[in-house]
Amino acid sequence: MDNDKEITIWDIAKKLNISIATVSRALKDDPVVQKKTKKKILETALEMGYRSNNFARNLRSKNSNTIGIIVPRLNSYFMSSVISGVEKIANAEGYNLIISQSSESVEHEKQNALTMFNNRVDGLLVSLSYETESIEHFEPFFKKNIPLIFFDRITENKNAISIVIDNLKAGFEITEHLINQGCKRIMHVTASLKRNVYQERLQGYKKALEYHHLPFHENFVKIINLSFESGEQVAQDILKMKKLPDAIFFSNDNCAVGCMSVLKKGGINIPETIAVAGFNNDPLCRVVEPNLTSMHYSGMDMGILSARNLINHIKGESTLSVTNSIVLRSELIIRESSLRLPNS
Amino acid sequence: MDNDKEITIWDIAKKLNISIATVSRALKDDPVVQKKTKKKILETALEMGYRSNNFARNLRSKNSNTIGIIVPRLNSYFMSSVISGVEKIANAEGYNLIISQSSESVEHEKQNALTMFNNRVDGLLVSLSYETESIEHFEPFFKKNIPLIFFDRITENKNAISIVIDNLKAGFEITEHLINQGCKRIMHVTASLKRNVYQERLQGYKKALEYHHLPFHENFVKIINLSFESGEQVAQDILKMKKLPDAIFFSNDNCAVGCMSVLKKGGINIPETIAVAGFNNDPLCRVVEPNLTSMHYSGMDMGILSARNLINHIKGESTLSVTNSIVLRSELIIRESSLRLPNS
DNA sequence: TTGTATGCGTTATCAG
DNA sequence: CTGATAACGCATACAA
Repeated sequence: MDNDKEITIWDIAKKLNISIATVSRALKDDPVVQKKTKKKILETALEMGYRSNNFARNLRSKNSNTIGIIVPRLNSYFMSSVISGVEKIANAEGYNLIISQSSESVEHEKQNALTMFNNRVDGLLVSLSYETESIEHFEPFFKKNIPLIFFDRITENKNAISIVIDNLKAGFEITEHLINQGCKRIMHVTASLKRNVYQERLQGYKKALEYHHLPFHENFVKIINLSFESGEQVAQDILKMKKLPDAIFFSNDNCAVGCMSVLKKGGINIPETIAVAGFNNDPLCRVVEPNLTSMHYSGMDMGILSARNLINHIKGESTLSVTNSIVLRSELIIRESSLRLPNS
Repeated sequence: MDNDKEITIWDIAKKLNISIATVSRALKDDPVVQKKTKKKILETALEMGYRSNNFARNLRSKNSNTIGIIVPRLNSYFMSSVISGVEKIANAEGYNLIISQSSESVEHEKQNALTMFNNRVDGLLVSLSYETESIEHFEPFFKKNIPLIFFDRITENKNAISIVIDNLKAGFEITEHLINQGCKRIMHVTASLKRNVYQERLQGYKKALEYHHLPFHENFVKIINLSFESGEQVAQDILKMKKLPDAIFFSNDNCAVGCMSVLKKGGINIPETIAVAGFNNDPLCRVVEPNLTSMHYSGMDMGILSARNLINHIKGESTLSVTNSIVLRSELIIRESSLRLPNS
């Protein structure tokens, strides 16, 4: 079965009585080779079932035609969308894609980065884990000038481009919206402040409170892992409070939904007693009752943009050595979970 | 910056005044080389910042240490779980993972398969698209004896292992459950019958009807793409029917949820007027109201099992040349959406 | 426009 | 136990 040897440019050269150089050139559509011979070569290549050997090619050309992406988790609608976007562009540009997840652990992230490096990806896309503080595990990429783009969960770095939304503004908008609905005791439930996205949303939250002359209470900010289950836990805690908050701004939808379900079971009316807002505009928002107010931004767009930029960099076609960060649009989607005033 | 040349076994051999052969052996922990020299080699390798060149290695050894996975879509909880499982095993075993999605299109699937083939994956995991009929685009893998495993959405093939659940039984169970709840006019909403999973669930549905002496109506089976939106559309259609069904069995949760939302807006009581059941036990089931009855099976387990089997095959360690298919456990999770009788 | 010759970094097969 | 050397398949500098 397996004795049909892999056929190489040698075989097709021999068959056609020409040199491997010509074959090699024809195969990569080098305009220098005659049309007639090129055609013949392509035909026999097909006919003999030739397939190029990427290893040999890469060994020679020293690039892998592969880009890598490291994400915290795959299992969110947002991340799936990002991946879809990246995949679309990568495919169109003839790049392979290697995906790995850090599962929110630095150790995994380090391991993943190393693997990517050893596999000699031509470029790397990264969204950081909760835990990550230092990014020295990406140092090898900087040293070798391998393009690296951080998206969504980024870190400030002069060597890498960042692709983000304006989280501060987003946090501000959500909080202000809740304030406009008459809420005065607004909790904020978010994740590790090591990550820009959570840090900045918190800043936005604070800014909005300040702007509207509302007091900031340290204990109104909860740092959790934003899972559905942790949302349920938050609800349990809230139900025990002597004086309830009148609104909660979550940094992700999944967690908000977990919380809502327990609150509802606990007899809390949403939004009348407690208004709720999430983040990411997961499809879940339209399923939970009441429908969840959330901040929308397109994972697909972020993926497309990240990939396109990365590839431009790889090809050296980019003028973006000056660019340092790209900010995507985000949009507040108001739904029933936060609507206390009918006409707003 | 980039002028720190990649260092090779030559460099470290030169530095230590030994041959590259010894270095190569030491690096792969060949017991034949002396402990002392091995230690020295490992040390200087580390110190000089050596990293092995996979291209050269693969070129020589003719295997890529990479496994591929082609899935219809990434954006479901189930698929994310599968990928997580696969990734876990692949990582542990030192394999790289290349992921691509067919987006339910044969053309994409063909393209993906070709890419995987050209990248010389050591093995391939596939869950087929809606459209796929022939699997001749996987022929190259069979010809070359590259291990190929179909999971979940499979096709009968003597060359490949299949990893599935018993969809017929599952379909039967769900339908019977609905019947036991007193439902007599049960619709079934599913996707392309080219796919085993949908074909067999339909068979299970029919069997259950037959077993319980209920008539089967052709027009009670809807073939759609199972998206949220198509679920909404189904609901529209149902609301227009002169005589409503009293239950609907969906082949996926997302679609069921889309349908439920429209039905509820249309004033239908669930489960009193129409009972609903889904499939996959997506986290969504616990969010929608009423909570959705569904068939649970573990994507994570399926991923782990698939990857483990594939790798066993790659390594030739498997006794599974006799095995042809592996069936995973599935379990009916009954929730309010289908519960008409309190005590059941 | 085409051919020759060489190197890319490893591993494996021989001899020592 | 170690060393020399031949592949692996391709791309390219240089020559023709």
